[in-house]
Amino acid sequence: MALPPVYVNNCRACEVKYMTVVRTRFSPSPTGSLHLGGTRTALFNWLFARHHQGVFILRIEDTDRERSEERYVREIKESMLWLGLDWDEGPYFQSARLPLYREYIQRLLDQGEAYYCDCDPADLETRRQEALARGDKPKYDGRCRELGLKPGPNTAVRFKTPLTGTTNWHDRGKGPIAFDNRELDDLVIQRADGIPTYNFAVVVDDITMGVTHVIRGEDHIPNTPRQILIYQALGAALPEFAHMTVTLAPGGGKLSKRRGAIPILDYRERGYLPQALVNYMVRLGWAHGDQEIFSREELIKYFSLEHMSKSPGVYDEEKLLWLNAHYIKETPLPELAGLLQPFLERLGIAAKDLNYLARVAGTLNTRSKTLVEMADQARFYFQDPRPYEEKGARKFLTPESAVHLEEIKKRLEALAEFSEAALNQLFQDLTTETGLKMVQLAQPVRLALTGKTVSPGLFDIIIILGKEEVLKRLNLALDFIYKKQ
RNA sequence: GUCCCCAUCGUCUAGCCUGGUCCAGGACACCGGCCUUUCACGCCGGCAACACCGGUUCAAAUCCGGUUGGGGACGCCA
Repeated sequence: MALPPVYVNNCRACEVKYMTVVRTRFSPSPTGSLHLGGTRTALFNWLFARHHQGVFILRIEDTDRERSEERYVREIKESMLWLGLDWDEGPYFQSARLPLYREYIQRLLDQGEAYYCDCDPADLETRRQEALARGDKPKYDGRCRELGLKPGPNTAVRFKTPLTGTTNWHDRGKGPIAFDNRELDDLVIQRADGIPTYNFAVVVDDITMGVTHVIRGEDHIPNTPRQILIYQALGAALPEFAHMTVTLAPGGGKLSKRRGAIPILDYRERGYLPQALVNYMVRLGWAHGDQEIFSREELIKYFSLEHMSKSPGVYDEEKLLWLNAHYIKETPLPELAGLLQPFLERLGIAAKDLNYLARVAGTLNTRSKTLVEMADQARFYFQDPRPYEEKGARKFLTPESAVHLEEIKKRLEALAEFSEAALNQLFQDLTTETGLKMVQLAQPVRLALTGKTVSPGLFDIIIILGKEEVLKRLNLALDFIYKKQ
């Protein structure tokens, strides 16, 4: 497929000029949820395309009929959209392109660059295990290579890998990489059931979809020489390859479902903001000087393959949490209220008044690392603060403090307007009159209003709760104290 | 085992290509302090790294080789 020869030169920061419009793709297989690792690949492809004002394609690699499921396709799309990774083309489905692959397979067969193989998969597996046990590289021995087999019910198609020479490319992420062709073997490109395998389908897709830059995890490096050989056999021009580092689990090893990886949508459930996740993922294996916080626009503006790191990074939840806390603080209160609402609902709290919720959020946004935390901390604004935190109640809800609580109640009752200044005056007066420290006055009230020893600023709470509710809660606390005796 | 990739604070990283300005900078975490009605936030300060060995050079975190370590891949999975 010929691409329109558009000269894209809108990128002053870039050394490289692209002769065609940049086209990248993200090609997950719908055999499971989208995790952080795969999403990071999507993000880098998306950023690269956006940076060059190119095209970002979503392609679903569903040639594994056994394990591919529709619900995962939906989850992948939802995850990407949540993060703002929108695609310009697709989703394309490999399962819908079978005739195309067959055509290309036939071409290789006709050219003598592929052949039929009727080896029994079980035998192959045995031989593989034996080779591994022997300490050899488990390669297909090519026993069907020159047999001239015809298509049959149990015949797969293998690619005829050159026996000599080297295959090399200049990786945009890693630099020059070379493989001795003798390390490779004749890989199956079409299964006995007629479905092409991954290594073949990607190549055909990337060729026909005009993909110019293949950006993917470094776990694909060993596949690359095989794919390059197929490009060459098909007489197609090579795309640029850029292999990015994988993400490691804190204990070591690749981050995976078994080792700490959770579905992207679970981050949403756990109260993470998409901006935080995007910011976190991009800084794992990429940097722009010392900058830690990036807006979406900055990311698009600064992103480049040149600044990808070469060594794998370890997933660090603490840093993600820090970023999340940062973005929570940055989010305008009315918007934050909207985000918080569903999390309160989950706690059985129907906070319908968004104005009120915004004021609540304003007292919690510097104290919460996630929306889940924030919702939990917001409970007392909507619910009876009792039962009181036991230790705090023992220390602060005492007969001695009851005297002061009564006095505070009386004065608050008489106070016309609840304002920061008025409340401050009220408490100041009391400290001078009683000789008590502010903390001795404040903690009992805090307990009475929130049930806890830790909370947002006391005056903020009093103002938000309002006179009626505050007096009610003070009475409840006093009852509690009196009943205790 | 074989092949491939990689190697700066506990972690993410800047610097490395274009050796000297680096007794290595930023961030998270951690530890102190300030602020303060609690807890946070914020601010200030601290701890902490060029894996090792050789070579090239007047000079190496930066270039080369090796060792060690980590990671990845070896499917009719993707």
